[in-house]
Amino acid sequence: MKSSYFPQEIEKKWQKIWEDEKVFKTPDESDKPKYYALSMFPYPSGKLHMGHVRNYTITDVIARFKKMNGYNVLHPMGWDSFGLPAENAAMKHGANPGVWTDENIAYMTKQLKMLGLSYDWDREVTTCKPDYYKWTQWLFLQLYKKGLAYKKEAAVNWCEECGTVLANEQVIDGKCWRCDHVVEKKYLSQWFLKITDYAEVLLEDLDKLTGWGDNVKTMQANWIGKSEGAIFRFPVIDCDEVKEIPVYTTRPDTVHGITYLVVAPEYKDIEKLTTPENKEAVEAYRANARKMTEIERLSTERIKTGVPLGTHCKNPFTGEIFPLWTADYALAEYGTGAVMAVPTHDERDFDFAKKYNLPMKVVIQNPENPSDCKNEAYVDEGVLINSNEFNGMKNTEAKKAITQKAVDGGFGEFKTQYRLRDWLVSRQRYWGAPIPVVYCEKCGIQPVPEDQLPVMLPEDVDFSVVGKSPITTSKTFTETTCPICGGKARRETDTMDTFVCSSWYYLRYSDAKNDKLPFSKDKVNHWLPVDQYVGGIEHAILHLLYSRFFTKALRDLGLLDFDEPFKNLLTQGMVLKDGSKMSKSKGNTVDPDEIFQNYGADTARLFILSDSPPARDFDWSDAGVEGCYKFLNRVWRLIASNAENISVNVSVPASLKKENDDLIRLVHIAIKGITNDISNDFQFNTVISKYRELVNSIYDWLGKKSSLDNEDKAVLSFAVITLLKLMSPVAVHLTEEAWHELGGEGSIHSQKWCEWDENLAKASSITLVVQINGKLKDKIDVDEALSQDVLKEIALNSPKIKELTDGKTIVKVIVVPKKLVNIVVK
RNA sequence: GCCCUGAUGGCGGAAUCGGUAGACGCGUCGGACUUAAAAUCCGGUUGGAGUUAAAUCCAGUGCCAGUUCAAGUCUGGCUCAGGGCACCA
Repeated sequence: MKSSYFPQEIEKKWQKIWEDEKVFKTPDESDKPKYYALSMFPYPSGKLHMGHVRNYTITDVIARFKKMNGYNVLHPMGWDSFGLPAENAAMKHGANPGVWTDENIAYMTKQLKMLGLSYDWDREVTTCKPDYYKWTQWLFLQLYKKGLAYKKEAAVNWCEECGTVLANEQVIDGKCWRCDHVVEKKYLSQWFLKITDYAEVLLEDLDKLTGWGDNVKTMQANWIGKSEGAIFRFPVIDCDEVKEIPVYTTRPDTVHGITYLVVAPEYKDIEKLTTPENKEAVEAYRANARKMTEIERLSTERIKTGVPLGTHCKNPFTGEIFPLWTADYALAEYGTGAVMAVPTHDERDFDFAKKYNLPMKVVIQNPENPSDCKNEAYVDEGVLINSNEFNGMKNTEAKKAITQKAVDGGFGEFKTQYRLRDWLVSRQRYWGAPIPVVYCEKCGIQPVPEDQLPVMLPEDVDFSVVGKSPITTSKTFTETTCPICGGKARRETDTMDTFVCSSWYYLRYSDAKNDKLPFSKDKVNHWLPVDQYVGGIEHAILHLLYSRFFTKALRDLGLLDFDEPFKNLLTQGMVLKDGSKMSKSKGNTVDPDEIFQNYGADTARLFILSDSPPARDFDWSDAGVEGCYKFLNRVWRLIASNAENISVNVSVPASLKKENDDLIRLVHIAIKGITNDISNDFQFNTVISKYRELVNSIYDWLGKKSSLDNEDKAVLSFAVITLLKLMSPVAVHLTEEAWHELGGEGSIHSQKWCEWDENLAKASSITLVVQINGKLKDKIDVDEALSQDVLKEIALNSPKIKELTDGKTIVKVIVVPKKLVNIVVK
């Protein structure tokens, strides 16, 4: 064994051997229980960044740990390879996006292999390849047939910079998630997936996800945004065309306090509800609302504005007549697009009524400040007043009673409302899976027959066009025939949102080469759900919600038999440098290639796991890398300079010298601690500190020996071999090299994980802590078998304790066996 | 405004059930080896008081209360930071 550690040399060597011998291939058939470990697959942007390194290292260590613990582990990798950057690069260089993408995949694959990740590359999936997107299209058609994919004209989010529409989930603070450009509203006919059909079950099943963090679950719950309330229909008294206006409210208890009603400027019947005298003002107001960006419109800071329509409604509960207004604080897309206004018990209505001097009527009594809603709305609980037969009722009860009255009277019903909207999946871009439908003048929208899939992306496109999707420039693509009548037809030129492709890739890994189906039911049911999913928190809503929806929809289509895709989710923290996120614009990025070259992959892996628990942000420091490199050198030296005294196949005698027994105990403590730390939330940072403790202990032990007898050699061998196995999931190359140098057979990564003996996984004696009034006063080494009474005597007789308790009254003595004695004195 | 997460030395962080606060590392200080440096090894490192040095004592886990023999850990009330949602009726 070489006396110095040359990571670059040994890493290359073992990566080749592992690949040649297919050490990490996962058989479908096995006697072992299955375990599916998955990292969120990357977009092939060009190079790995440290966030990738962290993500994949975490999952890799989990996969290796489970493999050594007797599981048949599925640990695949693939590429989320459709999307705008490839298309933009193509436009810039005039090349096909596929070429750019392939080059990036090739480079990043090389990097992943340099990191020593244990992937089964035979299962690789690439979403932009026809053998994958064929099945994305096929799944789209299944959803279409079930009525879960549909086309409609709607106000949609448009990003001018990207030249395409966006899903609601892709609009962050009114801006495009990718380019930060301000998003506009446009009326367009677009394809949607009916995720709203699953709103309730997506929300309910969050409770089943015990292996997910609360943060992600609450974010999803907030996004789904369930609220319970009522629909009330208000008769319009002075309009011939519109008989009634339905409103949604969560406060049916305040219905007797309505003093006006607001409809959104985009409300469908607004023109009919406007009297001729008000027409000009209403038109002007609506025109202005259209001009505003989403950000301006939704700002809560803005002073509320509105104009009256001139028409009136009647309150079926009171008979009172109140005016109709339009105001942009009412949203067309939520509820019915109309709001009943109760200024006394809603802050927004209050502000509006104040500004326009609209009347107010208190109907819920504030128990602390009766009848006063002069300065602000009272929105909390109370008792009803001015509400006819409901007076005196608690408002929480009145909600139900009042809605029931509306139901009985035929002018309302109970209603559950969700914030979640259907998922807009069409994109006006080239580099995506083509939506497999055609438009026939005679037969209308027709799905492409399944035996004609995939609808291939055309090659004869002009990427230099501006203002429209490059795909529209291909004549061979757009001009087609109708599958029903054979007549002239036009092909859909929109492609699918890349999030559609990534909503099912984890299913494809179970059966990646299937050319008859996206996956066989048997295989997908065997491997799924994913036992451990690891990725960034930025997908808390987007990818994770879409994937849950897909799984449920595919289950209802009979394609699989489970209802949640990811059993356990680990959202790793960001990789920071100098306290802020690594980014090119800040110039604080660290290139993984450089770390591999200077220190080797094992150092990179060790460091990225060492300083913070996986869920927390991780601050990259050059000194920290250096420290990990030094540690690996220290481990190498330990083995290299004692190699002749260490052998793989040595058994430790039952009876040992004291110092040897102590070391054996420390090894068992390490096995137990490390195994538990990995099992509990993957606390790799403490795992690594335990590696260091064990190495320090072995060095200390060696330092006390001038020569080694056979017992010593056996003990040293046990300690070092155990250390190697414990470190093998992290320092994958170093441990493999050392394992073989010491005579190990096969790969260390195929060895069984170490077991500990509970009797040995503790020190031979224990330290008894003696407290007086809960404060530490003395420590005494004692035998662990001693009874409580004896421990009490020992504590009370300690010279130090005697001195401190002298002249004081001992009120009470608390003895915690094997641990502590607390003496309470006055 | 609502929701989630968090707050422990100079720094990252550790601490099964409430039971020795600060494991391990980084940084730093001192020492050994060396002509010298690097590398390596050994030791100190929460603050304050104390001492030639030690012993020792006091305070201490964001703040204020509480429960308990005992609180970083449990309860109540705050403060601050990060993240999510937000004119959603």
